[in-house]
Amino acid sequence: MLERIHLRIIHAVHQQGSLTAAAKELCVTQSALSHTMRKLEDNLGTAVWVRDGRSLRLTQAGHYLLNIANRALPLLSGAEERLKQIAMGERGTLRIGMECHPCYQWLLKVVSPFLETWPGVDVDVKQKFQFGGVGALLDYEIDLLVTPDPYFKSGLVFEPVFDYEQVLVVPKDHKLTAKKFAQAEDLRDQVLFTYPVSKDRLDIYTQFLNPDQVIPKQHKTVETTDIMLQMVACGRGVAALPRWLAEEYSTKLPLSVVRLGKSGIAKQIYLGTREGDSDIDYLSAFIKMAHSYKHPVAISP
Amino acid sequence: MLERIHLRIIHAVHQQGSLTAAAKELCVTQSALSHTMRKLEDNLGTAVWVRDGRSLRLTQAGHYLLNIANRALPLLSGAEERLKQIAMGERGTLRIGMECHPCYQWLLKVVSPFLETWPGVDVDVKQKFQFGGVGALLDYEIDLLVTPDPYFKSGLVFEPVFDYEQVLVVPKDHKLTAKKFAQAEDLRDQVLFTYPVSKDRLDIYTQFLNPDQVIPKQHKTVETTDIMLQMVACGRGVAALPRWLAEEYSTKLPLSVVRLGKSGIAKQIYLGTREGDSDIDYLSAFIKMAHSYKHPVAISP
DNA sequence: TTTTAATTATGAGTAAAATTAATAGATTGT
DNA sequence: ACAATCTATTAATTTTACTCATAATTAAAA
Repeated sequence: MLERIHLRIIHAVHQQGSLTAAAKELCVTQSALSHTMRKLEDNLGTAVWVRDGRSLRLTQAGHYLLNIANRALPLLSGAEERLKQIAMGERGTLRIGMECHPCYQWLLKVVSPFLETWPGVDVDVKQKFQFGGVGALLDYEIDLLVTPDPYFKSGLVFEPVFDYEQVLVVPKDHKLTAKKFAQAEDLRDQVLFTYPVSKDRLDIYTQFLNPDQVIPKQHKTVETTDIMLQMVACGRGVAALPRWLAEEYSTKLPLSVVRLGKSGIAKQIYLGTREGDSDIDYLSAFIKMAHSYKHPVAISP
Repeated sequence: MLERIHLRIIHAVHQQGSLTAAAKELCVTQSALSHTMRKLEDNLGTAVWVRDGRSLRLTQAGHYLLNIANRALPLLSGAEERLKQIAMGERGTLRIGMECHPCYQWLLKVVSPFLETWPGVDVDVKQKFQFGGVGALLDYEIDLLVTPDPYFKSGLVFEPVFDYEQVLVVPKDHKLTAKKFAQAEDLRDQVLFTYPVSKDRLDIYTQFLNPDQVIPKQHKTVETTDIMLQMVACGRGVAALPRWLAEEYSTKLPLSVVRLGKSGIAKQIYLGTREGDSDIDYLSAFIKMAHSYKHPVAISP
């Protein structure tokens, strides 16, 4: 088996130019090194060094291994370095899972000051989960879940970070802008844009269209918010998004916002964590910072 | 120390989902695995797995290590695979060193049929050497040296592959085309293009200009043959190159060729190898193929 | 609940492997 | 030719890893 020590030997002997010097660098006796080198060559079935008098040089196989060493050794020592930091609590990765497409914009606003405050902590955002966000949290694939659907389960903690209203976004000159609020019927002749997720996870269906058994003229999915709103702005259809997000975009694009139903659709965003992680300082810090980035206005009267 | 076995364990336990299953995969007892895992965590100072009942899941540190494992393990097993092939003589890399800039074009013609004939052998071409081509050969950095300057030394073998004439390349309508051959004086008012190497390795200087103590109007260096001859073709200067190379280009560009001195400059290209490598089959095969790609015409009368 | 099957953890003994010390052999430069 | 320096080898020692036997824990079945 090709072990780490073998790569270190190949590297050290090449760099130092001699077995004796390499032995010093590796903190073993010259004898030990000689033994190990011989055994390595025996196991590989190939010469790794050419013994020309008292100088050692790499063979072709040796050069190949040196190349492997130069790639693998930094990987390993880097890992050790980092693990040491993790062990001392100096460093970690905050792995955030997102189950709320439009929240991405909000998340970015929280992440950037967080990275400044916690220089030793990396942030990683994931959006796809084989067994859902809660599964990812339980399986230690992520450390924090951003979701509109808290799923209370022992071992997990959910807390709301902000309330918002889900509204209909339409072009500025759209006929619905005349109404105080939209009704399900109003979408029967409209093209609806949503993110590409199943319908039972879209509030526009579960809380608005389905109760009145209305199906829009057409349903198209778009990956990104930018493109979606570009499409809406130029009259290709309508979309359902958080009010704060729609209002942010309406300064750049000719968009209007219409309430969904007489009393509006109220939503909350929750942050979920594992119970056992409550002692991770940077995790609690992130949640605290997230609270301070609440978007104003839940449902205004 | 983070060893290969640790990465294999992390990988296996994650994939199999249990310690016992992983032990089977790694061909050790469950006990051995348990001991090793514990020792690893002790050494790292961090938990790698979360023991939740009888299921093991990776911690954050564990996930990080899994990532390292996924990068490092293929590197190592790939290396072993290849070393095995090298040991059985099924595979190798022919590392060719070039000390003859224009020969690159010739080399390409030899390499391509070689790669077809020897599918298990890779070819690598290097052009820069800290201690010259001969040093690189002796240091096992390369296995074959292509050079116009054989440097006979014990342990090395040089053999000529082809003769050629070094000629002056000028624009098609150049005044020198009228002459049977160029004299050093003729270059006094010319711009000379060469590859960027020291003057004592340029035949145009050592064998042509220096004897008559002539310095051209200007001396510019160019990396590639293509650009150099483009420059010559549009009247920016002249260059000294092998006749076969110049004639190849003169079908595409408006170029002419003029002999250097009354009797021309005769050159040979040699292939150098280490004496001890004479038993490497693909190396001798390459040299044999190289002979069959001789360029015609040394110095024609 | 008790039982059963399966999984992980632990302790002690054993086998294997790596390391060392001592020394011989080889090479280089003065 | 000699001293200095390097590598190789042998035998003894230490260290390490592994296994066996068994305990402890967990999850599901009776």
